[in-house]
Amino acid sequence: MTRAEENYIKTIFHLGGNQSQLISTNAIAEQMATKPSSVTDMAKKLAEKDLLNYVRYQGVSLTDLGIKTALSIIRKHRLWEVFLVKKLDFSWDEVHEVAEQLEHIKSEKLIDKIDELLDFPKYDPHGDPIPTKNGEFSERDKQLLSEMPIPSSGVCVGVKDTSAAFLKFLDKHHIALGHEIHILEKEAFDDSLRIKIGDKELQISNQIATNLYVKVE
Amino acid sequence: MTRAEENYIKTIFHLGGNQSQLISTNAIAEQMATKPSSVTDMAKKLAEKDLLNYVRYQGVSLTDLGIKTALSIIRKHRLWEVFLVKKLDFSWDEVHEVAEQLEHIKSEKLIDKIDELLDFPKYDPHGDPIPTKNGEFSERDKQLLSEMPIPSSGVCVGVKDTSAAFLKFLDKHHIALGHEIHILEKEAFDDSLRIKIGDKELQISNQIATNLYVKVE
DNA sequence: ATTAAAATTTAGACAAATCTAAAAATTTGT
DNA sequence: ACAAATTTTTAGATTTGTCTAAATTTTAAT
Repeated sequence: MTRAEENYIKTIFHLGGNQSQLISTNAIAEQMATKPSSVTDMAKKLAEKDLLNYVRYQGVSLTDLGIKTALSIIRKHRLWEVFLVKKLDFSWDEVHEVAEQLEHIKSEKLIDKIDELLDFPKYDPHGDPIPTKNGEFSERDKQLLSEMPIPSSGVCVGVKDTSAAFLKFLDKHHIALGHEIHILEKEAFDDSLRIKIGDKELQISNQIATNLYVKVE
Repeated sequence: MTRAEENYIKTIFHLGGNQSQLISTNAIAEQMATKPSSVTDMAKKLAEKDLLNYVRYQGVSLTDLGIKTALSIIRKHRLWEVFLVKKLDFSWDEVHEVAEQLEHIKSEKLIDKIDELLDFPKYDPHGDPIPTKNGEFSERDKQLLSEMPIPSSGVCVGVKDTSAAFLKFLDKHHIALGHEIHILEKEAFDDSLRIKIGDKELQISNQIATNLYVKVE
């Protein structure tokens, strides 16, 4: 597969082309900063290769093979992002551009070894789940507040530390199961988070954030 | 710079295009498994960009800018090779193909961080020197026997461990300054080496190999 | 020194990926 | 339902990097 083909597949996946819903050429063109006519050309080519279903004038959706391909690319992208942050001290906002390049490196052994080196992470630095080698997404029903993307939001669904002291703290700040939490900013110095619950903003330490589970969407 | 352009520059460097000697289009075509006419086309393009000097019917040589560019690519290639071997347990014969891809990743920060992660290595897994960020080759006058490519040969020029016990060992096996050593094979299990001195073969441990300096060429 | 052989360049073509402009199909508004 | 607006496709052109075949230049041989 060429780099251009891979980028199309990835974009279509992100636009929802995996849900057997048809994605318009216009939407793809806009997302990729290209022209609809270019998308049409590529759509035909990728349909020919059985990577997507193309219905003239309607749009495209990924085939099973297309979804598998997309997941493989996304897996690589996100693993490289983790690598850049954890091993090379990149900040979370610097990684995307480089990962866009690294995701196209062709070597199954390489990405599996990177995965191993990172101890098989489940989320990338933005909190997005990393597909497994078999193309399955890691469970996403709960994740630590400290692992969430910034900015983002989620609903509080549990705690890791169940000590009275911790729960009392939560009570005091009106944090409870079912409450929606907006993560606004992370302080680079100590990883403390500025969050918003209801219409109140507060600053919580990393120790708190690593003990609170939230669920996204 | 495109990937194709970078590959031409790198190949011309390896063919000796840095020594202001003209490299023939034929030689380049053969090395790159392409046609001389393609090389001519690219030569014009790269000369236009001031990366090489092109004399019709004579050949090409790299300009200062071309040499700088070549060294940057070679630096990336060799650093990635070290990374693959030291951090991801690739064997020395598996790294080339992947490094061919990784050398084209565009991010100065990335390669500098990789360099740092590896503690600024001077040689790649094949024993070839890694150019510095400023485009200088590391000194190559001596290197540990354990850092030599396999197979290869060099002349014994020094020892690191100067203990009597070690020197006695060397004497016993007729290893002395000035003797040529052929490295034949490395045992993956314990990194011991099978070497040949004169017309005698022997097996030496990694501990010996990490204490013997040899000079190549 | 002339000619034969080899190397190199030119000219023209092609595939990939893109574009513009025009044509066709679909959607929307009343 | 039908015209207008929007979306999508087609047709033809462009750029990059490559090729083949023919023409040109250089090198080698006698």
